[in-house]
Amino acid sequence: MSKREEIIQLADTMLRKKGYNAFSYHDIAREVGIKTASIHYHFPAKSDLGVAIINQHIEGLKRLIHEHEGKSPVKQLNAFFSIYDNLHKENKVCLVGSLATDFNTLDARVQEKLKEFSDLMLHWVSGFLETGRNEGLFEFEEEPRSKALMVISHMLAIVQLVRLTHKQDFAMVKAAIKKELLKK
Amino acid sequence: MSKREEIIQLADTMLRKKGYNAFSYHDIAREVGIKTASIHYHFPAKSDLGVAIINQHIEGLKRLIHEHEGKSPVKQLNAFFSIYDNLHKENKVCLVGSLATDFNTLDARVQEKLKEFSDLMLHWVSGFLETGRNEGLFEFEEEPRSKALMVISHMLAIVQLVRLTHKQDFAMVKAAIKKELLKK
DNA sequence: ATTTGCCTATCAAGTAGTAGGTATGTATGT
DNA sequence: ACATACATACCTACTACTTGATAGGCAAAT
Repeated sequence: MSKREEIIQLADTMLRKKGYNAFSYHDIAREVGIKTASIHYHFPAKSDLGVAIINQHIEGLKRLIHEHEGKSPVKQLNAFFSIYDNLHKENKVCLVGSLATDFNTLDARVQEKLKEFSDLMLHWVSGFLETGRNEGLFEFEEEPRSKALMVISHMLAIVQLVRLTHKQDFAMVKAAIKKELLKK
Repeated sequence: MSKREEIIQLADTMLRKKGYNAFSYHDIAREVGIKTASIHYHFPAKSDLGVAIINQHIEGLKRLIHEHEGKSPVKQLNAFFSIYDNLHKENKVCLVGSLATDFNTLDARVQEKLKEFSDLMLHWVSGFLETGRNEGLFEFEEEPRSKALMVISHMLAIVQLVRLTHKQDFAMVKAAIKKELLKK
């Protein structure tokens, strides 16, 4: 892994463990083993690093979506949940949840990138929810977009909340959402 | 309102608009019209201010709970929603959502206080959900605590997410949760 | 020979927090 | 009534440190 990739990787971890305004170039430099000025070489401003982190998430999500194209909506739903499984295992929160709190302090470019990511996520989930309902696999009354928003927000919140309650609450909420969607 | 109250009020607003690590004593001092040293007089460390903010929320919530003691679970549910209505109107996020992101950067005292607040909230909501179900007003299959966790996390998330999507999504999610609980 | 990827050294601004001073109460003992 | 003593609520001035960011150098790879 190149230093550039290492920086993004570590910044992403710190972002989702501590928040955007709680990690510095110094923190990253220390762990990667270079100087802060070298990070500025790769990412002139912190916003550039922020955009790079989100871009990596967009690419990752696009890859996941592409891998599951044409597959069963149930499999796609499981793939969606697996994202949060991984987050939860590593005690991270999701990108959107992390940046939403600090949203008003972010540079416009970062805000726009984040919207791009959440739109992509929302579009994907809406899509397989709708297909799944048409195929008689899922059951819900709302518009697909609304239901997608609800499912996403639920997962977004629970990875945050379990920091305050109990680890097992995560599995419980996940199971409840799944059961409700599939309940017929 | 005393300067002390003004400080807490303003810090609370900034906390929920920008996040814990994005406001400083200087920011508060400028707006309240005193010097940072005077804020340190009232709150020696930022953690003390953090604890004071959460304490104010605990007191406010206790008052709300007490006001609705013995009232219909439906009224209590509406009271719960009204908390988030107000947040949403002012473009704030909820206290727990705001601090959950930065949770790992917080002093242990602040972390414990926040847990105290979320426990209180969870206990209240669990209570009126259970009562409401016993009275045949609500319908849900999960344990009351689990359902409470789900309802709370849903509202927590949506006030964050609407910063990225559309204002009207808030009302939509609120209506959907209500409809589902009352759906018989 | 130029680009790449790092370095040293430095900056201005901002961070929480401290030391010590001052004016204004507000009790209390004589 | 009056001095003593202490508390309140602010101030100026400062420290030690962190923040993101810049300028300029240097060695290795292309």
